[in-house]
Amino acid sequence: MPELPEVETIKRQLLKEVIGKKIKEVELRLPKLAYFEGFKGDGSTGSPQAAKNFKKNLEGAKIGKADRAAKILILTLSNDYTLLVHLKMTGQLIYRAKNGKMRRGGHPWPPAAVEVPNKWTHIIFHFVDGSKLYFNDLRQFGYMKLVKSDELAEQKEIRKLGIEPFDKNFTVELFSKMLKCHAKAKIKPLLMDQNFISGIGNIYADESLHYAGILPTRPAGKIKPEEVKRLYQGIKIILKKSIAKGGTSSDTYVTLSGQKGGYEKYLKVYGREGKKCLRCGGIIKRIKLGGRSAHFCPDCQG
DNA sequence: TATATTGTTACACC
DNA sequence: TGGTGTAACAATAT
Repeated sequence: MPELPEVETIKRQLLKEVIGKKIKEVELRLPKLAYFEGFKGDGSTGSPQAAKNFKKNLEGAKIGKADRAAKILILTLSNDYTLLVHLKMTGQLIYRAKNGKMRRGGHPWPPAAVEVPNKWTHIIFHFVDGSKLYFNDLRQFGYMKLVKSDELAEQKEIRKLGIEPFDKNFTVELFSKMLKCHAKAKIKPLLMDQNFISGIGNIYADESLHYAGILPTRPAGKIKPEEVKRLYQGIKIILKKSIAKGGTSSDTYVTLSGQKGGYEKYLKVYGREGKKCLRCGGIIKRIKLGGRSAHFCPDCQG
């Protein structure tokens, strides 16, 4: 489930391969994952017209630059359009150069050994030089959305996003104010709220709170200044370290033997229910919070 | 069969 | 009214 570090890794390691390439053909195997200007529910997907527009405006265009906003990848095209890609939980992007070299980012299933395209390959970009970009998604939650470049900022999935953790304006003072604005909200669901801060999902919310020694259920307004500072530092340190390791759940590889995202072995609480806390030896617990599972150590998080 | 997962939306509550 | 919480939904492998 790609979060900020995984999406950033994909942007840096995978999308750099397609920059400057010209799209020859777009193969839409599952048209409902392709949006053209509107959003789900307003008839912009699934209609023959949306699919036609999606294809028409991509084919012949060159890929310009690659950006990221929260967990969304943004590809600026040489024409007036911009492509948004959200991998949600199980999306993958796979690039295959014409010499067969591959790069893959996103959910680790299906594993590297499975040939592409396969039954989970829903959209294929064929480039003029013979290389290809595959969009795979097991659960079909992800999407690709083509919008007018000058309307990018107005898109609802971009417009409401909270501040990026690495934005220079995101200071501990601002973070403290933000928490006070939502004094009664439980800290973990708040951290995961994309309209509060961009890019933090379940893994990094759990890890950041463990780093700071704060229980996921604590009301945001009851967190003491020194804890706010630790949490602020924890978010940045953990995200940065994960980016440096190539993300947690994304397996990005160059060869078929491949390597997993390197952050997995640094996880302190996520997915470690019943195991010993690596800091104090307590037993990691898992509870349901806001419809998601929260992992924490009851002994050293208070 | 129940579960896991994200982001959005709908709706209840105070 | 708006902050908060809960549930449903999309889909499918385990």
